[in-house]
Amino acid sequence: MERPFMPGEPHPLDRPAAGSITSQFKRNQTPDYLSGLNEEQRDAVETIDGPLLVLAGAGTGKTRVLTTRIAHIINTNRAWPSQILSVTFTNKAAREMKERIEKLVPRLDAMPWMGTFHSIGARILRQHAGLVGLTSTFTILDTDDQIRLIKQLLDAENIDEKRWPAKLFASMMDGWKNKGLLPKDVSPADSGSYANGLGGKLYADYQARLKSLNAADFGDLLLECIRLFKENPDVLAEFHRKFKYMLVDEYQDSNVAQYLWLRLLAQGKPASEANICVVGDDDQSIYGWRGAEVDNILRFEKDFPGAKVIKLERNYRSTSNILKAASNIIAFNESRLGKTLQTDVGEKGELVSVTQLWDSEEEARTVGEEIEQYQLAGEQLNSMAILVRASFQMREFEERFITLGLNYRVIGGPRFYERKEIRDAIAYLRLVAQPADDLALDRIINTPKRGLGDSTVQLLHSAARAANVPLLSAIRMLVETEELKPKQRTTLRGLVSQFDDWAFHAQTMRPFELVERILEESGYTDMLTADKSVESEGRKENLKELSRSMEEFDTLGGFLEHIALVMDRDSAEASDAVTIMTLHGAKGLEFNTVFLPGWEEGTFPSQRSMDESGRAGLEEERRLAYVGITRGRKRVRISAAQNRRIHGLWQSAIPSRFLDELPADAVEVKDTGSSYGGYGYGGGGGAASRFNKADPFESVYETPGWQRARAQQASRRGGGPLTIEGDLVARSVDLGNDRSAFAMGERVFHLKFGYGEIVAIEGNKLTIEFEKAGRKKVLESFVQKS
DNA sequence: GCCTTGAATATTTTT
DNA sequence: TATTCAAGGC
Repeated sequence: MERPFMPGEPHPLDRPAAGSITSQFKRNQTPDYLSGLNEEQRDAVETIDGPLLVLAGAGTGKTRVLTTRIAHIINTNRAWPSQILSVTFTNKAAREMKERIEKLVPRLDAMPWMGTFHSIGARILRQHAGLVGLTSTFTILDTDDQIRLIKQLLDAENIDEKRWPAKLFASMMDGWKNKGLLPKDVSPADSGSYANGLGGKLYADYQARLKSLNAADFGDLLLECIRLFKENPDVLAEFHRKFKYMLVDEYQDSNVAQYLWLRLLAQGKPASEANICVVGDDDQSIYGWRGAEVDNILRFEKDFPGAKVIKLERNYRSTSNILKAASNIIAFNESRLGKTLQTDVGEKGELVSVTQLWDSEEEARTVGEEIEQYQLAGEQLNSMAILVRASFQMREFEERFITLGLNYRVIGGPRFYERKEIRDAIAYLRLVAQPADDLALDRIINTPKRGLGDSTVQLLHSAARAANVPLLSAIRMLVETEELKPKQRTTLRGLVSQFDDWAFHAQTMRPFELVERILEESGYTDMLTADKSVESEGRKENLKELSRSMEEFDTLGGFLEHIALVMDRDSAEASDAVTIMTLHGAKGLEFNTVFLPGWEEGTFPSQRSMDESGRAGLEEERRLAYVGITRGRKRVRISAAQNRRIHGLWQSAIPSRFLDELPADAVEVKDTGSSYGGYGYGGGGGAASRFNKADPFESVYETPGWQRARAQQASRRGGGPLTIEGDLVARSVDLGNDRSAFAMGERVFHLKFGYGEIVAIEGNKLTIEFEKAGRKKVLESFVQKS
């Protein structure tokens, strides 16, 4: 502890964060921030050197351990703040961490590298963009852009989108990227499972296209980073020198790519000495369907031999009945490291209630009534939440609460930045910031309507493709020729000059002023004014909200980075309201009272999850149940409906198998006269099901999906060495001075105007005397020798 | 080039 | 049931 600080090779920008805390240590006192921790927590904070795995159950103070640990490293002068890398999965977690550290570290003069995997990946990539075929201003594409891009590729390959949906390919590719696979690493089997074997080729094409758009998708932020590290050992070494301590939150949710990324960064030292600390809970791994590998946390000790393992099992959140219910359910899972939560709350508290109801409407009604009762008894609506498995379940609660006049808040609906008008506005901004962003141009080229329809846009695209330049450059060239109809030519010329104008002003204007100007001058606002539909007013409001939210940004690039990576809707309103959200969305939160409706076979556990991933899927659903229950501090109310309307049709449902996995002595089964009789809940909770007549345990385990999942597990992680692909290198975009491949007097063919003879050549533009169409100026790339 | 209609389709979604 | 989409009509 008293070991002198060894500066190693400090980053030139770093200055020591000397402070009074250091002197506290010299006097051998325990600083305040350590004294409130329990034994295990303190151990986790003070075990600074070497690999450390912290298994932190729900509600055991994991964030506190992480932040205190960072503060401790800084306060004891083990490293400068900027030599610490701390990775989280959500921006929210990152923000929270920053705030706490600011409180714990006096005179903090620099921030550690804290952020999500993706934002840190982006930061690294922007620094070294040239090495992966991008420029530092590259655009980050979202899912919507990805789909549109894929559709273009499918179109080019003449693949029937009906038969091979773009979305399917997007998720396949996402899966590959999550596994750290470059196009050349994709197995023939995987490649073959899309569009008759074109999968791999499409992936390669897609990546090449991203480079020409100077863009990266979410997966690339990690994948390209990995490639960067592997291909440039000097760059990697620089980060090895830089990051002395690494911390990872929610490690159970990391995927293979993230794992590889971390492992590369940790390679500066022998594995047994790596200063890497991962914190997680295998029982809360609920993102397997997004590529998360629980395996990462299960094998940490193998990856980092000699790793210290600390379990945090003291729960400070829930009553013992709630913990008992949660522990009992999760114990039915087989693949887990095994922890048992002990309550520190010290009360048994209320029993977990289970209610069966006739249908989902009655369920919503009952929940509403209970909420009102609790409210009358003095509970805040803010302290209550309804956690559903799937968002379609939310509607009935919303409807009911509206009629009751009960204040509620839905978390996780369509996000602000995903609204059409917002995306349109952002597309304009993106294009200003990055003129090669064809996807953005595609989006707004005819929004508002400018009379540029499919055929014109097609023409522009083929010109761009032929000349191998971005769309906007192609337009610049085409407006100088006569291939476009005069009307379109004028329109496009105007549009191009508008963009030039905006780009000029972008250098001096604040982003929020710029967006207002663009919306005005582009006619977007007028379009909304002219639109008499109900939504248009709301859209205008949203755009105002957008410009308001931009006020805090000084640069356009900064704003665009923010919306690409930090797509969260913070607006946690001050008003008192019940929260309605999905179980996934609730991870990391807590409420006094938690309602868990819809515990029916098929809904929860979700049928699809079990069909697709078999036993692993079922176990993940069970972890979801565990997460749900452990959100409750004082009260957990589970319910199941016997009939539920799915896609408009009433379907009868049998109670969830998870109900049978609850411990009888922590649960009270409520009878609501209206549920039909016949379900004996034979008090003692023996082997016989209290809720189901039929044995629910069969069937799931044999699905083919399960075997597929297993096979994938086995074949994972097969990445060979990474190399630059020739076609990934950015191409030169400034054309125009190339010598023409054509000669005066040459006879040529043009798709639209037919045959003709060249009468003049200037740069890449040709003037041709056509046999039928007369004299026209056209682009060289549209002409073939005949 | 724009608008209407009919068919298709429907989890979870940190980034 | 509600929403989203692509093809065909104007």
